Amino acid sequence: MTAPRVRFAPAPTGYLHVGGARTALVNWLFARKTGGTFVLRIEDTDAALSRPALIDVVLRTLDWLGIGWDEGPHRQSERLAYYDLAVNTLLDEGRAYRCDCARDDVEARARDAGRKTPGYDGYCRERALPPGAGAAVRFRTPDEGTVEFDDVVRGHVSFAASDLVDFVIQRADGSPTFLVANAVDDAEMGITHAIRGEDLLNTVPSVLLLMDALGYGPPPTYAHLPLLVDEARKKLSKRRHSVAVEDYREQGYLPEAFVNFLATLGWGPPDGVEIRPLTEIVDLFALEDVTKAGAYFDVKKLDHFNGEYLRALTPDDFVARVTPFFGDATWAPPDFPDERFSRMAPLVQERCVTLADAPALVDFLYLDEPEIDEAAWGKAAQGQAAAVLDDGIAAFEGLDEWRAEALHAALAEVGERHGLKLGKAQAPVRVAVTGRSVGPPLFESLEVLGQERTLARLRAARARL
RNA sequence: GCCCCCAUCGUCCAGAGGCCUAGGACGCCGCCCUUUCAAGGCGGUAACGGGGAUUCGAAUUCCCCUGGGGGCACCA
Repeated sequence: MTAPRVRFAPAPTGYLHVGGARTALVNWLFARKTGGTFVLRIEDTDAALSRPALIDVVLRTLDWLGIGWDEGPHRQSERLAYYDLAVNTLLDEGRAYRCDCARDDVEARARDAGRKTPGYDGYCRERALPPGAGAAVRFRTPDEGTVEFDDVVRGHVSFAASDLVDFVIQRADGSPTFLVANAVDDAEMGITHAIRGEDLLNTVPSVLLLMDALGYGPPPTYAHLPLLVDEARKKLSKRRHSVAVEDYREQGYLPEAFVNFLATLGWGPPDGVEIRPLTEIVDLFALEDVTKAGAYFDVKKLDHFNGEYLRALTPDDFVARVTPFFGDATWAPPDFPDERFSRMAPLVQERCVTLADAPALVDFLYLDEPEIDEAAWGKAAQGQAAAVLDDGIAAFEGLDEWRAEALHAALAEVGERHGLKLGKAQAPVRVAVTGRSVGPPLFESLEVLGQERTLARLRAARARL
């Protein structure tokens, strides 16, 4: 058997849809696993989609995900001659015909005829419209028979030819539609396996018919992946969710975590170990094992994956990768990541779900005054807060070594004096110094903040009581 | 409406006739650890949509129903 050739063929809509990323990943896995070639093809036969900026987004995002292609990107907008040739051939052979029906007319006829099925009725089949402007070209679909194929994940699929309408293969402006471009390219590019989303399943018969009419050899083997759905089991939509991979990057997800998570949708490793390097997934992956039912894109689970990957990073790597997420922080110093952050980084790393969580964990180190969360302060200021702050200030003033251990011991002693556990005793101190009730371990935070600033904040808080 | 596809815990995946008292993971709920929060440890909750058929035996095979999804553009 010759080496497989697969393709990822996105329409450049301005962002990479997570479902598209999943499709790309599966194609990539299959290619790597089988020693095949992964072709990238941009489906931009629609002029509105054929813009370099839109295409760049796709390329950059695939790159970010670590999904590299072996060939391409081919652009359908640059291959128009092939499609023209195919359309003309079909026209010459009577397999296609011109049609100038307006959409409204088609609909009106369907209504008048009382047909329940909307769609084109073959009105222009025998009109033999001459070449010229204003007419689209439609493919003459068979009136009877069935179109069947074996899908790697779906199994045997069968369509009645009578259910197929005469679809448009060339628009009135002369541009080809997806269906011809798809048939021609898959054939011309020697694609052996067409792996894509289930939403394209019922375009297969049209493409198969086209390939046959054009005299191409055996069609590719199809594999239709289950759709990614939301909590209501609907296809992920741009309106309601973050569907752009770019959004997840901005939200601080790591590409390796994201890709690993994507691989577990519609497929699972035989040993049940889900979090693992892509290289292992390549070894374990099999197209035949892909699930048929829609898969819910569960961000909670993605979070878990991301946390695991985040904590597994070396400290240096973590700092390097989290740094861009401080770009929007006006308080971040020019030399960021500075020494203060480096000292805090391991503690921050333990507590992040995404990289974007980091700034809020250390902002108090850089702000002149911490931003006090009123609700948190309200709680912390109750009870013996005044006494704890007074004694805490006194104890911290007397420290000759400003180190976490010493601070810990000092505040623990203050707490004991007032019958408070350390957890209780540290509450007012934490809010006073960091502005929040939760955050990295307190004494390490104070150590890095420094004696002077810590005391100033404690005094300010005491004054506020 | 028509066509196609799908159906195991809330969710993702195991399960390819007896190994299932249905397994793992995320979530959720407890408990432990603890300097808050996380992380970590331990335990728990929770599913084969319904009905027939085949079989000694069905989550696993077949049929029907129900439910869900996708598609029916001069988008892809």
